[in-house]
Amino acid sequence: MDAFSPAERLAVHGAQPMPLYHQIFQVLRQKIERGELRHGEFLPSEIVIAEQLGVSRVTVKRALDELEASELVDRKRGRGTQVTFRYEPKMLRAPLTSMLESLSVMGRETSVSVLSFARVGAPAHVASTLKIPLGAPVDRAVRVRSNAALPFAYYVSHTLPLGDGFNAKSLKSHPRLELFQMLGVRLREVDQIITASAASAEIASALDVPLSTALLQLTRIYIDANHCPVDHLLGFYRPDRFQYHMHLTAPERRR
Amino acid sequence: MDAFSPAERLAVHGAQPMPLYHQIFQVLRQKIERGELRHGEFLPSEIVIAEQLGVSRVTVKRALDELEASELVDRKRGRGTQVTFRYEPKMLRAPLTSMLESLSVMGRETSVSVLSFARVGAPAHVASTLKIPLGAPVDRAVRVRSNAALPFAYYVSHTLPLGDGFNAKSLKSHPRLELFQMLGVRLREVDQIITASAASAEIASALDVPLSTALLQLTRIYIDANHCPVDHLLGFYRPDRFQYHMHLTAPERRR
DNA sequence: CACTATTTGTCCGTATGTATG
DNA sequence: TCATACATACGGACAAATAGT
Repeated sequence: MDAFSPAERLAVHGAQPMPLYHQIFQVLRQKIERGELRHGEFLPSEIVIAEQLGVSRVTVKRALDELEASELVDRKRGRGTQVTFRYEPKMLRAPLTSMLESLSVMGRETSVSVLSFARVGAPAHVASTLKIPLGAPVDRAVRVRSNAALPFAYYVSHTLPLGDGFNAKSLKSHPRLELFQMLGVRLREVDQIITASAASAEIASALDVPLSTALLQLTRIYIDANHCPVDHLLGFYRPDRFQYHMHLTAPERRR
Repeated sequence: MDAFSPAERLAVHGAQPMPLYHQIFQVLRQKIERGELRHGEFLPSEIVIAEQLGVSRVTVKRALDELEASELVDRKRGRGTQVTFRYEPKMLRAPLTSMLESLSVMGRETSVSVLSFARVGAPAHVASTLKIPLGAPVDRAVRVRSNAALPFAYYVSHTLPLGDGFNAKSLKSHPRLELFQMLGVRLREVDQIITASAASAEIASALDVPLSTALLQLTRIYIDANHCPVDHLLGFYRPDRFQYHMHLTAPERRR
């Protein structure tokens, strides 16, 4: 039985500016981290992999050595290469539907650090969503949220000036939505856009992932009781430590 | 003023088994595709970039040539390197909250092709979510959804056997949810999990993106009126062609 | 018009990394 | 392990096009 799909075989050769051994490493790592190759399972021998992928044995060996260095497999001469990584379904889940629960739940079980806070001129995408002139003053905050000392979310927020109560110090001690409430902002609506993007350099280092890792990206616009957008939040989430969860029930039909 | 953040400077050196010139290419491409470097803007000269990143000029040149080959910039000797890519906010948006609207909207404006259809034994993650024994028979379908001939979604579905009406042919001509209804399945609940993942070889070729591109990933479990899960759907979406959108309104408080 | 500074294009030689048999 | 071939990265040097003085 073949261990590699035709597409995987092609992908390993496709004139990519990346060493062959590392391409093979990536394909195998993905199989292990996704749970396709489970804990305890043996990989095919170096020779078999080399034949199936059409590369030399030395190249495969290097890829497997890299896997071992990443502590995903165990290799022993005469025995083979065995998966040691234990696949487990993801971790933290948050509801996406309700506006405020997430605040209380997340606030208690996770911690936030403020990387930067400053009054800046609104960049284009913020100005247009907040319906203010380009360059109008807004408070920009960059924060990282962690669960048990493991960072999983990176936030960049732009907020209309709310007064002195909204600053780096108060952000460190209070959840943002709580601050909004204390400062007299009555939130009524939220617009959310969900997509994915590759980790940029800053985000990659803040979340402790390799450059260009796939991240869940959420844009959230808070709108107050006067239908004025007051806050633009851009969030990036590590998919292995966080995911959104929703449960929907359809209305019963004519009974 | 510096064109590169400290993090970007570090990211370009981090002992990655990827050619330097390609790392630089990726950083710059990201800046352009995200709209940080706008249409018409000039990049710093090769020498300036080389100094800021601490690499040789030839290496920078290669990265810029790669950008030009990707049709993101225009290069002219004596003039410099100018961005030609026009940044525009994303395209197709779908509501995530309701169960059925998306069907009618998406069904009309997009087309689906069936890549494969077969009765298979349930793999572990499907068996556990559908609450059936490992290896129990299910219908596995792989499909690609396109908008104006541009593929944007890749689906892998596992469905409990519903009878002869559910096959490759009927899938090609009817939306899945319509088939469910025709076959007497009354859907009442949906469980959705949203996350992100890197494009595998198969998915990358089907969606026409490079390997390891960041994709939006959606797991959707359909549950019928008897609270039995009947279908497990795994969807991967190109973030540049599709994103989810939600609008929430908070209940008015004591007035 | 010439002159100059800037910027990209091209070439060389060398050292190191990658991939094969 | 070794020899071979090719890609990557460096620093340097010079040519050619552009824009401004």
